[in-house]
Amino acid sequence: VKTILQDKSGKAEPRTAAGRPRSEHLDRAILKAAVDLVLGSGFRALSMDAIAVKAGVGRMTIYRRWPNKAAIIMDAFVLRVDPDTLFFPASSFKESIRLQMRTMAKAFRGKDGALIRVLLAEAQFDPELAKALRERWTMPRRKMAVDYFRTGVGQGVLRSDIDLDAMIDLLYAPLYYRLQMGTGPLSDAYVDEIFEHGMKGLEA
Amino acid sequence: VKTILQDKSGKAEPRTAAGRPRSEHLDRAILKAAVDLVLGSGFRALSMDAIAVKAGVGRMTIYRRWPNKAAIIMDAFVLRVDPDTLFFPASSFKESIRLQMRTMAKAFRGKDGALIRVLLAEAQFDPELAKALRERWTMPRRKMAVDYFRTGVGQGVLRSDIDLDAMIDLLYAPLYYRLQMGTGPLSDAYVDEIFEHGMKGLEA
Amino acid sequence: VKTILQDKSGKAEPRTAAGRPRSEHLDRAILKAAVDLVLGSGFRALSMDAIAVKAGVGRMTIYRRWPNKAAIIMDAFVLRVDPDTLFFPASSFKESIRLQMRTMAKAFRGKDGALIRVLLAEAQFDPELAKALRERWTMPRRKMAVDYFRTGVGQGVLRSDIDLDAMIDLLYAPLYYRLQMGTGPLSDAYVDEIFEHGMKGLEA
Amino acid sequence: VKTILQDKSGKAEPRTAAGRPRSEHLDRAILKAAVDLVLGSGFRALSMDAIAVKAGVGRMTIYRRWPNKAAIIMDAFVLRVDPDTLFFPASSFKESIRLQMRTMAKAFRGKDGALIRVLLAEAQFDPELAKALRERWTMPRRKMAVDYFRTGVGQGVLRSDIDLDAMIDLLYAPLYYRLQMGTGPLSDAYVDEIFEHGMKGLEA
DNA sequence: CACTAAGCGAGACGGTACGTCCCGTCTTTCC
DNA sequence: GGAAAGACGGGACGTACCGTCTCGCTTAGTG
Repeated sequence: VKTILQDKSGKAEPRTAAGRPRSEHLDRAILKAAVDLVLGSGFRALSMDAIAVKAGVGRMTIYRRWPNKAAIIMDAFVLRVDPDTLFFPASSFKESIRLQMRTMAKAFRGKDGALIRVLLAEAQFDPELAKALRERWTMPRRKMAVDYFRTGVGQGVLRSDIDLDAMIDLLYAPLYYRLQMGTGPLSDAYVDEIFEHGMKGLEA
Repeated sequence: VKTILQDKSGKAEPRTAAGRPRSEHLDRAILKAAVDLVLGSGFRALSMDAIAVKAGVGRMTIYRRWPNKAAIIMDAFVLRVDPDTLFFPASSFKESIRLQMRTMAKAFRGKDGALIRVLLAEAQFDPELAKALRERWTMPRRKMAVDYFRTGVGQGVLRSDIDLDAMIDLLYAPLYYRLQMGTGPLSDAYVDEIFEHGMKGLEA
Repeated sequence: VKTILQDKSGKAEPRTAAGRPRSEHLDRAILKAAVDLVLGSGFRALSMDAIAVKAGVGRMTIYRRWPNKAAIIMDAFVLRVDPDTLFFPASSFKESIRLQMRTMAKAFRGKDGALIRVLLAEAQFDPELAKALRERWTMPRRKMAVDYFRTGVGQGVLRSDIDLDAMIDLLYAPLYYRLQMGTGPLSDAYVDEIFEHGMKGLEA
Repeated sequence: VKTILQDKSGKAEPRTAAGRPRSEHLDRAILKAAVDLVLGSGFRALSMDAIAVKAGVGRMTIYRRWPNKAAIIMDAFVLRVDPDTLFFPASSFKESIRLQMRTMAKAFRGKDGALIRVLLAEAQFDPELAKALRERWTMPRRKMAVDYFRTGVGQGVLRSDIDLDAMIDLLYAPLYYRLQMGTGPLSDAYVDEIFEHGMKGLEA
């Protein structure tokens, strides 16, 4: 999935081969229209045409920017969450993890949760989207977590004989599970339960 | 999702108004065709028409039995995994949990994994399917796990102050996570890592 | 241009490969809708979609029957004019030709004229349509005329040293010319003028 | 149809608002590209974009000069045939008509024929083009013919009781007919046949 | 044993969305 | 300030499936 917005992390202005740059304003209008429609009526009821009409835009203008609906939602999602900082300082190393888990759970309870559910689901059918989701959402966050957890190991707070990936999965996978399965609320109480007992196995 | 096959758990033979039973043979042909197509080309490439052609069946014959593609895969999936026993006896209570996790991981690595990925994804868009998946796959298994874990609590092997649902999530959510995210292999080594350290927080 | 209706000259009922026959009723609804639209707004303003909507029909239903708009008009046109008899008996051999020319001019002044203008024009761009127009309209009529003129030669009314095709062109081409060029009215007076002086060169 | 080139018969140089003349060179490049494309691939395959690319020109440059494709072909056509003289002197008044008809048939057999077929067809759908075609091609030629024929009447070679327009139609309509219908070759032999027998009715 | 009602294959049907193509206008940048 | 380049809103195209329907054929159980 190659889109304009993802390239913005680089320096170059998004330009067409020889002509003028694509309108930033239209990008936003389309993303907003798409997100509104998804949150309003669900991804299945979302059509390129509906996005185009709602954004006041020709269909080709959308196709020029994104290959399919999922890529639009992908960009919209990344745009929303990018500025997030991950691990805030807290009273202790451990507490800052709990805080981060709570922040994530809160996001999952809101619009971000709805979007990520759509993206995760769609990614099962679309390898390109799966790759994009991995590269632009999952892996960056995992990397930050791994780095943070590694400092915990260095500080002697976390055990050194556990695979860092497994550590992360142990704490965070339950949040994704509840997000998708709906077997129970993603409440702070739940987060705490997972955190408390999950950490037991990770502490030095 | 109301299908023929799921009713088979009941007593009544599925019959048409006039009393003639629907052909069991066709059910199987359709399910097989659908599963073959999903595993071969993915769910997105799957159309009712393709199933009908591959099964050598009229489209109406399918619609008479299932409301949509996902329901077919749902039935096929349940049919595959139904006979599974969950918690085998092992050298110890704990070990039988590890065994069960390994069995599940193994299934996730194979065709069952492919099917459940499809079902989980599709369920995000289809509340009916979500309900069916919960009722026919998720909850029965969770119930068995809860029951088993409760005996563990009774035996003093597991802590009594933890929510059983959270316990289950802690151990099993990571398997679902890797199944969908593909952040790493669902190997026995991974299962063991999750099991060992997850259990730390659960043991009495 | 291979259409259903043109095959009706044969005996076989128009059927699909293995299934049921296509609805005759829909054919008529589509043709009527198409003709109404052409006569109302012109051929350029005619879209497959407009025909479908006006006929209360899905677009595929049209594409299943005709390859393009022109073929529809072609069929509609042939259906209108088919029952026409060409050379009515009159007070004399010559007079029956004049009568026929007047009948044709009259048709050209009405809806048939509008349709044939469209078909002639479109045929310049579409070799298939050109072929169809030649085979289903032009040539059958020319053949009848040739046959009739030949009896005139036999009766000693028409000269025997003139190419029959040239004879026909001499009398009828002016009607087509005015139809398309609009350099003057296709009145009976005009027809008579062409007839009187054109015949001078043809009479024995 | 208001175009630059047609105005050139007038005095004023075509200038832009601010006083700089539009490039004559571009006009020719566009006309050439358009004609080449029409003769090469047919009018239907002709798009403004294709012309622009082939002429190495921006699309706006074309729209600044012509309102649509047909107007371009119209101008290109008129440019080709303008210098033609109509009625050459010959051994006799009659013979010079035959000569003129042969010249016209020859032109119809070549590129001019292809262009006029396109223009005639397109004019059926586009009243503006029809008007332009009438004013810039049909009527000027008819006027010259009428004038010439009138001298024939004055000389006592042609009958005085026939409408001059009908006379012209009688002789020339068949050429247009064959051009469009393709019912036979536009050979000199054909022209002679039409001429010989058509004239019978016109001679004094 | 013939009759009849259903299940069934086949596929036509109205409809929705797709992704592409072209139109005619507009905007930007360069010359 | 004209011109190339091409983005843009719009609209038609032809295709692919959807879920429903109707047609004859087959078949099984009843009268």
